[in-house]
Amino acid sequence: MHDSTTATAVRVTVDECITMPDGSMVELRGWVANKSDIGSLAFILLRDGSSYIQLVGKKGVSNDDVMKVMKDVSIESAIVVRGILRSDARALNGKEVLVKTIEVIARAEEPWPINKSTVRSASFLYDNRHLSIRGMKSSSIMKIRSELIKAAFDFFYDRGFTFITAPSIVGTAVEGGATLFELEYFGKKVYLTQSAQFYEEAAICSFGKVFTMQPAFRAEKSKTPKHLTEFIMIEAEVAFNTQEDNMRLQEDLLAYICNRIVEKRKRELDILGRRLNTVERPFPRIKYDEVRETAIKHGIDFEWGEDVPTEAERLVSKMFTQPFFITDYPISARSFYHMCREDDPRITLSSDLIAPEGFGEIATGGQRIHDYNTLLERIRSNNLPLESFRWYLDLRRYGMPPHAGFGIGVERVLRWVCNLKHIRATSLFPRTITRVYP
RNA sequence: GCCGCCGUAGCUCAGCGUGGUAGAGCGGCUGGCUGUUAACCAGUCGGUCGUCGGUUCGAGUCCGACCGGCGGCGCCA
Repeated sequence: MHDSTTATAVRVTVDECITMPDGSMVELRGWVANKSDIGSLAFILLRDGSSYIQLVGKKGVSNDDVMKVMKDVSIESAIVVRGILRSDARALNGKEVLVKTIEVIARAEEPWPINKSTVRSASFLYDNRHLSIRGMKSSSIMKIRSELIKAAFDFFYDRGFTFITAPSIVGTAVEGGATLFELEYFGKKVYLTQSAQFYEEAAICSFGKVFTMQPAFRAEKSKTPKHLTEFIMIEAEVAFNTQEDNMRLQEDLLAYICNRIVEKRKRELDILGRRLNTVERPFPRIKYDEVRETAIKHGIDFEWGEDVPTEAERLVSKMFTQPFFITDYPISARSFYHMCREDDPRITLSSDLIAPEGFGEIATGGQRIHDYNTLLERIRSNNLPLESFRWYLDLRRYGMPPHAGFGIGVERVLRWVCNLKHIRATSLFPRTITRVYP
């Protein structure tokens, strides 16, 4: 199907196309996101990954072959079209392309399984995630995710951090043993990593400042809207940093990420109906004791020393419109490697970073024990297998300075940024306690 | 690991209390329409009621076990 007038067509993306002047002859490649034909009119909504644009065919204006193909083409078929760009108030975003030639490159079978009825079923959409990710909403979330990840890399590289990767296959747990995925490794039992932290602690004596961004695995049987069994964690560790430095680094990172998304991904946020504001620093800080007092005032009671229950965390989270820190956690609510305050050995130098509006915890950080004997004592009093932590302890024998770090969950941040009910929407192919397909 | 709820058409659900051979809306398909956007109009197809067993003349409906899913808690990023 060739037409001499289309010979000069310039191949562009929809994004580029939209900025061109009316009358431009363009070639677009993409998929039929939607179509409707009304008697002698044929409409196709074209998606090419950059954006959407309406294609139009008119009997008497477009030739008969073009009209036939436009009416027959199935939803989600891959096509190449050439046509004339023009403004029309009736089209999406006020622009459309009058089709001159159309070629079906890969015809999709009919019917396309996702329609306005099946879209009401979350489990259907996740069972068909390999198809449903083509949708406007899920692709917007993924574009924001991509921006978030780039912003994080830019942030750390600009500040002289070295990017490292840690093994996903590990011999021992970082924290408790119950939350590990076990697998067989040449006749030995090994585990999928929960955190890169210990490896980062080794690396700081080589690089000073390091960060990672890689999958972490948790076998927690957590059926909640904020848990995935596999997720991406950004972790940073810095030699000579105090907990104060550590919190400043976290708020700088999160503010940088949020402000970048607000600036660059307005369109995607609009599609999601999310009004996200830029983030101000410093973030508010409240102490564990204050959280507990507030919770008790609202009838949520818990013992001093227990971790903050979800209900209390949500209550406090809803009181803020900006991310904030909870600090000064009791040692009983924290892992063995946390350093304690000099003036109060019951309190750790650690924090949780909490997203507002009820979303809750997105990061945890703290200053680590750098003294050999203190760490040894802590491993023993927690009844942990000394042999497993030999190398971790060994680091403290060879010039380990005070240091601090944190881990921030990419999907947790994204869930808040996009205002999503469930964290599974933040992952292209989410892994939850009940889902490993597709 | 604990508590609660739900499995009936492709999807969302009604029917179950008082047992008597299955319903709606949406979607799909076919046709119509010169401005569609969650189109509209007409027609049409569509179900071993999660599985197995029990009670009964008869079970979608009552009982039991199992399987699957959802919501919440604990734990966490």
